[in-house]
Amino acid sequence: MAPQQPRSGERASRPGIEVINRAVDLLAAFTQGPGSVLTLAELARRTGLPKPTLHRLLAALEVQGLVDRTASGYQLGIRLFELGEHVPRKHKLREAALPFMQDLFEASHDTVHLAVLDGTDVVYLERIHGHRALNVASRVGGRLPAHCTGVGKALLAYNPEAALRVMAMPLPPRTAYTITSHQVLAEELQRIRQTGISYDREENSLGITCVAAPIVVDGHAVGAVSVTSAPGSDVERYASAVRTAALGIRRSLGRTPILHPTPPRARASKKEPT
Amino acid sequence: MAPQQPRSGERASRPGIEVINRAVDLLAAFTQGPGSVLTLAELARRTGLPKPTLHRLLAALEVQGLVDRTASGYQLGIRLFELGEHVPRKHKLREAALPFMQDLFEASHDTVHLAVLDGTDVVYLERIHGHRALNVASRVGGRLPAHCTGVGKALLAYNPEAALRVMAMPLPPRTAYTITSHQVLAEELQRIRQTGISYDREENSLGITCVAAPIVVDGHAVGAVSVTSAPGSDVERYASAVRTAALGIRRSLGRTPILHPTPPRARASKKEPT
DNA sequence: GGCTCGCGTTCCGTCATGCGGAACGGTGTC
DNA sequence: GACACCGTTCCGCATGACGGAACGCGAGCC
Repeated sequence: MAPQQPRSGERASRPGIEVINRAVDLLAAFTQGPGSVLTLAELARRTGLPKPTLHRLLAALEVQGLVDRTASGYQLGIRLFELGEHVPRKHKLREAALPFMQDLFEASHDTVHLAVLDGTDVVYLERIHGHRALNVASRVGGRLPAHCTGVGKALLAYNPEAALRVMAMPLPPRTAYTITSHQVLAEELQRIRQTGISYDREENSLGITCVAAPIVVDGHAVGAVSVTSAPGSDVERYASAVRTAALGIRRSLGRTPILHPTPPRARASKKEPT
Repeated sequence: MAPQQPRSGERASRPGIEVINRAVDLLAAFTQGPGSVLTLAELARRTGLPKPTLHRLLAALEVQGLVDRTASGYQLGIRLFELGEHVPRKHKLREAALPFMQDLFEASHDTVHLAVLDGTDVVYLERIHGHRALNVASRVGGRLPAHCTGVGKALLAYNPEAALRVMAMPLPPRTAYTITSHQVLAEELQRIRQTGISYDREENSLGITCVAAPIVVDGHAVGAVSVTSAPGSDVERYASAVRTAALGIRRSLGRTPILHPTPPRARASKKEPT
């Protein structure tokens, strides 16, 4: 009787090795939606995979420590964390940035962020805070659209390619203050290039403002730092401290190369213009 | 002519799905040995897999963002980091611990660690430090034998099962001060249980001493914090601060359940005694 | 120039291996 | 007792991963 409709429409021919795609989908399922301990049935619902298949996959992942079994279900395993910490774009940047982030924290006692760009999103690499932390939307390893965050705009200002991609897509509002016009965003990026400072005035989340500065290497932002605070307190106060921190991080990176993924096109021809 | 010898001897029947085992081996290869950008040929050497196979695997992993291609080779991708940050044992504990770790840092301006136990090893979840950081062997996402670190001994003291496993294995020395006798280690653990404090006096690395305290929930350590400093300065100074921080973290965890992987044996019968 | 070495890449015939519907045992619920 | 939902096992099928062989390329060497 089964209409047999492929759950997500594209059963046929996804690029890559199907087992691996499924395994990663499975791991990603833990990050979507609430709860961190999931039953096999719940995973079946989230991924659309048949239960025997999931059972087999989970057993294989458990052997490798990427998934743990607990009395009440499965959860992501510590081995996955270990691997994730060896990602060079995270590790090198964080190592260089942390001391400066600590300085910012001691000066402000507010939440301090470190982020990089991935596509048109911002991915948070680090986030330090004290006991009284504002209820920020970000989390380490989390992702937010670049156009509505302080770090995101700082990164876009020094990543023309990514900026173009953002300019080519709609800018969904997240609050009443989110920049939704490409024109306005372009002007904003221009202003950031002039001052070296980027602000987020409740553009992503009400009650949250940020000062951010890009970490610029060879005219290209490899990351950005920010200090977050409540709208009342004037964030401008930390502007120069954040900018100085970004410069310090830049210097501390020294000649550590932070390679960015090669865009698919530019690969065959090895002409690095820079 | 090919002798066809299976590279690592156990070609036949490794548990789990072979593609997945290989893929994880491949990812793990990036964490073994120096360098973070590896060529296909280098990966072939490290994993013992044939080049076409690797090529296919890498392409699949790249589609998922677990691996990036750069002009000079492959590196682990930011997506892997994202997944790793959703590991609950890391995330929940870190979130609760960070403010207290900041307190410790501000008080000492030394390196502050947060770690959990995995088997007979310690895995570092977090490590904060300032500009002048001692040259510590640890790194976030890194692994060290439990018996020769401050956090490790603190964790063992409140994990009888893991302690037993350590007692059943040889204790390789890492410095002249490493505890290599089971008898001595048992006494040390006993002392830790009495005082709630664990010391590492250059047992893992010369020039490095630590004070550590376990984060104990229901008589079971779910993690440990430590402050590291140079042998000259008396570490005892921070003993009570570290202990207090551990208690604070414990309280802050509240009723957040931190589930530990179910030991293989205890799974079928669902009798959780606690 | 030509030669060689090591690199990444493509092809393609083979067959191991992942697949998943069906069926089963256990537990909690109405 | 019937039902619903869970996790688990079985097993025949064919798909999709496998890897030896061969190729194009650039760097280094003579």
